[in-house]
Amino acid sequence: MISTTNQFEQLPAEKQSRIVDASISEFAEKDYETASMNKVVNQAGISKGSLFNYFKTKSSLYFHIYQLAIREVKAYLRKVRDETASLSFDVRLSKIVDSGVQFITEHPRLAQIYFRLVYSGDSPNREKIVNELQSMSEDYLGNIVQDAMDRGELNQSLDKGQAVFFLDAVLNRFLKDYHEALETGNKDQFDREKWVKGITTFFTKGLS
Amino acid sequence: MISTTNQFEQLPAEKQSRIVDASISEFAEKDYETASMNKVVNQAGISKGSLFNYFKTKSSLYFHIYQLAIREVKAYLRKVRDETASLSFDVRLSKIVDSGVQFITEHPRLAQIYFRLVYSGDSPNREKIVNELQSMSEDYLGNIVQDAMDRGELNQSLDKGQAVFFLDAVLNRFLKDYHEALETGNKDQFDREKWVKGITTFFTKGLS
DNA sequence: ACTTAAATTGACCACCCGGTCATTATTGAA
DNA sequence: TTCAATAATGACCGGGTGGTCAATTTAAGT
Repeated sequence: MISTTNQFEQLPAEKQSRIVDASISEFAEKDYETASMNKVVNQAGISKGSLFNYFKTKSSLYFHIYQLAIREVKAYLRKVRDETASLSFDVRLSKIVDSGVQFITEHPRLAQIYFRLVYSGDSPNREKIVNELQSMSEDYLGNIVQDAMDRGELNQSLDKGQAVFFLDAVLNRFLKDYHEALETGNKDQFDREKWVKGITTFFTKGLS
Repeated sequence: MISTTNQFEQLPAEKQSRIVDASISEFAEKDYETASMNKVVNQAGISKGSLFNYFKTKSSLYFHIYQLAIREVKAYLRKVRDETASLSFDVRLSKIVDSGVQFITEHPRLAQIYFRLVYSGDSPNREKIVNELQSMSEDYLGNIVQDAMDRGELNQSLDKGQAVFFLDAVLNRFLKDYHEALETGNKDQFDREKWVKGITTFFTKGLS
């Protein structure tokens, strides 16, 4: 029993989820430094002392939430990778975009935490976490690029690292903009199909 | 005389630059909410009352610094656009990347403030500012894409908006990663020439 | 019902924040 | 040299922070 959260995990599920929910909201709304333990406590309807019994520090609560978010993201990625393993590169790509959009729609607060983390943020252990995410993405997109190269859908002499970088850059940016549009209520001006098509043809054919 | 900063602008240049320098450091190091006026004051070697005489509020100081950063960025962009107007798309693109790298090298703190602002941040007027930056970028890259289309270097039937989006996504991400590598001392593992080449061929030929 | 162990509480701590304003120091004209 | 106008100062304010801990409530065993 190394874990700090042991006591937390013994709690009734309902209480746990109240705390988790309040924490997600707070860390989605404000960045790490600005997020307030007092707000979490009030929102969750528990006392401050209790929260600090369950999580010794703010950063350990943050870490708990982060792990939870990553678990969720990974589940989505694994699902779409496995379900599309036999499909062509462009179809796979469009499915990936779709599943990203789906994740954002279903878990906007987790997406917010994710974007906060990678795109700025002074979250604790940021460097370690970002590296973890990066190697996860490299692994994930790397596989898909490799498959496409093996099948001759992508140039055999491609620099895989760079290809993954471009994919990652465009996908992340697209999803970030989509997420922001969702938050500000401008998502209707997003013609998703058009964008998915644009992205796939861009990657397969370039701009010329 | 509408300006809040009027009194500030009457100050001896040396004092002004001490204040500006301290402010840039502080806003580069911490995001808006976390940045401390007390730290600025101590670093600049002036009293708190004075700073609040020069700038009525924290946000007006931030705005001053932001404007200064944008002025600098614009100067770089204008320069490279004008100097490369007659060159081919791929050469122009590589020059743009180069000048971005140059800017980051010469003004790492301003670059930090820029990335903080666009990639997250709860800076005041963020939405307005980001829109301003976005339309600036659309304008800038839009011109370059249009030139290339006119010359037949890029597909005539290209969706210009999307093309600009892809350019913006990849360039920004590259520069952000480069900046982060600089900050963490890992910049030597960046083979700039290889990346510049990779980016230009990616945009002209795609991945296949 | 009584006792004891465990869980919960919120007042409290030291510290920091942005912003104010009476007081002091500096300046320049007469 | 005097005096009024202007500039600079830092103690102070209300409020918020992460974190603590003695006191209280709850639960369990007998």
